[in-house]
Amino acid sequence: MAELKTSLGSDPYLALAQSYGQSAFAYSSAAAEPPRGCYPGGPGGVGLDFHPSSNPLGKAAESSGGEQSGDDEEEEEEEEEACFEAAKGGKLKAGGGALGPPGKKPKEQRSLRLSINARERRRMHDLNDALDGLRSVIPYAHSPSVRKLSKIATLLLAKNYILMQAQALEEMRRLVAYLNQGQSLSTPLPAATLTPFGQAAAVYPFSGTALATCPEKCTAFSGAASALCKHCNEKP
DNA sequence: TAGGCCATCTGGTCCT
DNA sequence: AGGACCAGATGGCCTA
Repeated sequence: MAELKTSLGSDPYLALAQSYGQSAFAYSSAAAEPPRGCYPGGPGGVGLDFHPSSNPLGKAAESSGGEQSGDDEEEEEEEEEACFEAAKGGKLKAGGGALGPPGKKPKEQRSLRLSINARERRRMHDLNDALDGLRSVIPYAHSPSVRKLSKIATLLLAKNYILMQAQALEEMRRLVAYLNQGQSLSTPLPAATLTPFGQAAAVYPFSGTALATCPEKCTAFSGAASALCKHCNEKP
């Protein structure tokens, strides 16, 4: 674990993640960010009526498998059309390139371009769904009064959370091994027991009691309790 | 108003 | 050939 600490200590993203996590708690805007642009309900007013399934992986398979119904495809094409027109009118950026490969009729080129755009949009929606799923399992303040974690903050917090869990697991294994040897907990603890965040942690970090508070546990494991755990912010 | 974050479009590349 | 993936560009919304 020493090498883990070392690698984390030199990781520029660690501090960034922690600052992100803390700033996430500082946000106080009323609700989650509304969709924007041509995303459903966005200010562009061009709702795509995208209905993601609850399983990102399944949906990804569906996307790649081309299982979309004809109606949905048509609907999406219409919305794509709307976005395209908006882009042409300068309301949205549509890039500067040609609409499709050369050697095809302009209408075919455009049709191809539209289908590529729709595919890419679906792909990004799948990615966002997966990120939402990740947010739902990361311990942070899931509350309507707290702004949704940004993509980068989600990824960085997830990374730290995984490291934290791995550390906790390692501590538990050590504890089990220790107890199996029939040794007392009062024995001086190994000095090399460090959390990924560089704090010294006991083999059993909660002062020998199973009634440790959440902030106590979180602080012992991460050193960033309030930034990572919603329970740390809950009123008793 | 600047900066952060985001959705979208687009062309290129790689893979099946 | 078609689809997935990626990165650059652009413009909109929101917050400090």
